[in-house]
Amino acid sequence: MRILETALDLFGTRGFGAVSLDDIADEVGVRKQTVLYWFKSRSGLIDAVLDHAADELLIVVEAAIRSRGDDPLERVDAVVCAVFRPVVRRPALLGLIREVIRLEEHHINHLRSRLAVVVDRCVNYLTSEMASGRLRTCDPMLLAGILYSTVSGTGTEPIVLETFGWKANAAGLRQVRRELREFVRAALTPTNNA
Amino acid sequence: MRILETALDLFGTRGFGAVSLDDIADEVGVRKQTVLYWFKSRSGLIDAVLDHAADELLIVVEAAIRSRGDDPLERVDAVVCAVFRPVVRRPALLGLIREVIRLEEHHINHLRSRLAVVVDRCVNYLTSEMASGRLRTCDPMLLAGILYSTVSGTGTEPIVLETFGWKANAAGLRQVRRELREFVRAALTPTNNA
DNA sequence: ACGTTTGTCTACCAAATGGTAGAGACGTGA
DNA sequence: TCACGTCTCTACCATTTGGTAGACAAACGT
Repeated sequence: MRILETALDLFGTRGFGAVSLDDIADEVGVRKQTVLYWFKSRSGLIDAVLDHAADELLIVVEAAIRSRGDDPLERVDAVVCAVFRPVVRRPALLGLIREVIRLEEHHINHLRSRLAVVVDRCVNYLTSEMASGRLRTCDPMLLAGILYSTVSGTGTEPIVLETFGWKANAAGLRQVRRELREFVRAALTPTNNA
Repeated sequence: MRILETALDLFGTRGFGAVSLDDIADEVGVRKQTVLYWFKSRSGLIDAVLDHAADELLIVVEAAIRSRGDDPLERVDAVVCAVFRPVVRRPALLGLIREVIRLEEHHINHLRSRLAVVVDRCVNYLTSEMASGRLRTCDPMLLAGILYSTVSGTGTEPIVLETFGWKANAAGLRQVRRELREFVRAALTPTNNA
């Protein structure tokens, strides 16, 4: 559905508050009432968009979790790359999730429940790998949160990076992804004096 | 000026798009026209708020940069703590900077130029410490950006952390700050097999 | 006592917002 | 052919938005 895709892109890049139904309709090439025909209210559209975004993110992350070998650093690296990929291909996706804080509680809970499965799996995985000493030991729950914030923040704040002198082009993106991966890897490598 | 403080808090917590002049005026206990008397337009108010936020952030960061001893890990740690402090004391501050992407280019540049001094100093410092091998070697510019994204993201997305099972209270804040500091420290420690 | 400046107010306004009601075009099965 | 469901449209509406114009009162120097 083109309306859904367009809404996701606009909400994700400009923020929920800054996008009206008219904006979305114009972009699709249709009247606002057509939007309201398919999604019976703005709130309904937002829920649908969140669902759509969750679907897209889940697919990408699940695939990454399964891929690659046994080494946890490799695996985390794969997930980082997976979450970072939408930054290039679909910048709106992470931006959308980032904007969810601006919504009402029920929207937030809606998205949270959709993502709960992956989140649990990630935390459990980190826990077990820490127990076997293959990752730096710390609070796995908070680590997962910090990791997400790092990847998402790096990906959704090109303006911050530009302030630090970064260039927002294809080469720049590869470069920031490489640095990000090394950063995360360094942060997770066990401090084994063992 | 109470209008300025109130505007900073509201913009920072709800986002620019979601706060009207009426909202600010109501919160202050005054009419919208009084707001427009002091700041001749919405755009003018936003600029003033950005200036105010930059001032506040600069003071905190500059103080942290000067404090503590010679060890770069200690120093970076001090800056991390300094940037994280507003998360507790004035949640709106980092939230505001985060929201700047939603504004027009000239507002962005306005804030950027205000922060340029500290940014440069940080990047130069990281560069020199890497050269002397006391920090993990990487692109100092991108490292600074990633560091900021990590601290800011962790601090401004309590909702993400809550999704990961975190509790948003005083003890939780101390806990996340501790994890964040260890995370950053691990990420910066030189991989010296030297 | 009087003009001026300062700060807040009421009274508006045009534009944009989310949403309702219902008309008209289109295809499809009976 | 006709009734029906599907989809998009025009025509409105009440509310909210940023902003202008100007009245009103207090404070102040003269």
